[in-house]
Amino acid sequence: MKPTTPAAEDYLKTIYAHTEWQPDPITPRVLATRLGIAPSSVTEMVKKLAADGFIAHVPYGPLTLTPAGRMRATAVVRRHRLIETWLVRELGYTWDEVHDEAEVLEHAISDRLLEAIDAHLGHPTADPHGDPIPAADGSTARVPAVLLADAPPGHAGTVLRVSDRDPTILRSLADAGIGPGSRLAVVDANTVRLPAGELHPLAPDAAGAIWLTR
Amino acid sequence: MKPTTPAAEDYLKTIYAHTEWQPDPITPRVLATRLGIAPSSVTEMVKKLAADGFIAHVPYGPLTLTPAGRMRATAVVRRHRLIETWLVRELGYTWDEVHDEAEVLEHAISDRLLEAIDAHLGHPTADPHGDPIPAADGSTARVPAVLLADAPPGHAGTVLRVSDRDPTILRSLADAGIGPGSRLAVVDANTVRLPAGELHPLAPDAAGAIWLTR
DNA sequence: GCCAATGTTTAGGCGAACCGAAACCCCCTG
DNA sequence: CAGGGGGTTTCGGTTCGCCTAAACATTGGC
Ligand SMILES: [Fe+2]
Ligand SMILES: [Fe+2]
Ligand SMILES: [Fe+2]
Ligand SMILES: [Fe+2]
Repeated sequence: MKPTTPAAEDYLKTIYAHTEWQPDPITPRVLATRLGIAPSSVTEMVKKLAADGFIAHVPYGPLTLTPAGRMRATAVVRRHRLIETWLVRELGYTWDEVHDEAEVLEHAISDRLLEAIDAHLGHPTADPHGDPIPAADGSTARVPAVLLADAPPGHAGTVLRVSDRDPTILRSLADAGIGPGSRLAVVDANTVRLPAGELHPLAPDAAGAIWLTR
Repeated sequence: MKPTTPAAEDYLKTIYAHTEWQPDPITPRVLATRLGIAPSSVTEMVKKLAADGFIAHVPYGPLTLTPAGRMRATAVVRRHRLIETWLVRELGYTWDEVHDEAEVLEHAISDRLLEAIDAHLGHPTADPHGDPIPAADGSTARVPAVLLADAPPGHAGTVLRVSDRDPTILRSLADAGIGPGSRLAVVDANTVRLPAGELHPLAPDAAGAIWLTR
């Protein structure tokens, strides 16, 4: 369908990301905050994206992706996560350093290069933060997960995913050896128990960035 | 000094490229043609680049880079050529496929990623077309060369560099096994003799794209 | 059931990068 | 040395993506 600009792709990606782990649609206000821009700018772009058939929007209502919009969004997410994986596996980046670089490159690489990277990496299914990498057809493996902050004390599980929004949290977790695949048990909202039995205090907000198996 | 936009970087790069192998400064008209834009657009950007101290320009005169401008230009060229080298060496691209991809990525990668790629490749000094890769300080190895079209019949030399502007020429040369390092002798403007002794007809314009040792 | 807070949209504007048309300058030709 | 033609610049205009300020719609508290 219609081509998309880097700015439009970031809108679609952010709308998609909001429903990736929680199903309620995003509002213009939240979208503006996430993108770091003024609400009026969102209104404007939303008008274009709706006219191009990528989102559905009734005035003063929430924003939902059309099938075409979801396809575009997952394509951008696929690029972002493959690039992050490539930076960590091939070029010595740590998982707290890759997000900003991927944010730019996701709009710059060709389909040809994307598929070359994918093949080079052996078609990975998750990025360094545990986020699933959508397939080229837009399909995404989805695993039931619970946010650590929402898990009851005593809940034990495996780390599925850590949000890459705050590099500080990523660094503190890496220092503790915690990452996707780590086993841990919830003690309270700010403390977890590691497999060795030791208690580990979490950085502020870290509980809101870690997803565990149910 | 001042930051540069992708568009400005392409102006600087193109001004630099014009003098890389021939020393006469470029004119606005030629620059507009090379960039595929209208002359009036060049006037406008030239004003900004001159105000920012990257080029020297007297009205109705040619365009020359200041030291700061040359530094920026070589930095972009370095990115471009390292990316081309990486695409060929690591990701299975052929030398006729890399230019357009590099044209975009040269404006998108961070310094961090640039240096990681450089290290990953072992600090190469030439790209797949034989173009020298400027060092991080802007210095460039320069080898005396002669354009095949300008070489007298009978001149024998090694291919130093092939312009990547026309992918068709690159493909036809690759089919004939000709690339940087190949030995050949000039028969006439459209024919060369290969080491095995056989005559090889050149594609139209290929003689204007191949540089030989003196 | 009214009204103010909150969220959304409209209106007007800005900088970047481009365009075509028209004015202008330079210099070569006759 | 007077034109005239080709290159250059100026001028007004466009699109994109953002902004602020002000108008406006929705909704929930009283
Ligand atoms: Fe990321
Ligand atoms: Fe992005
Ligand atoms: Fe190139
Ligand atoms: Fe470029």
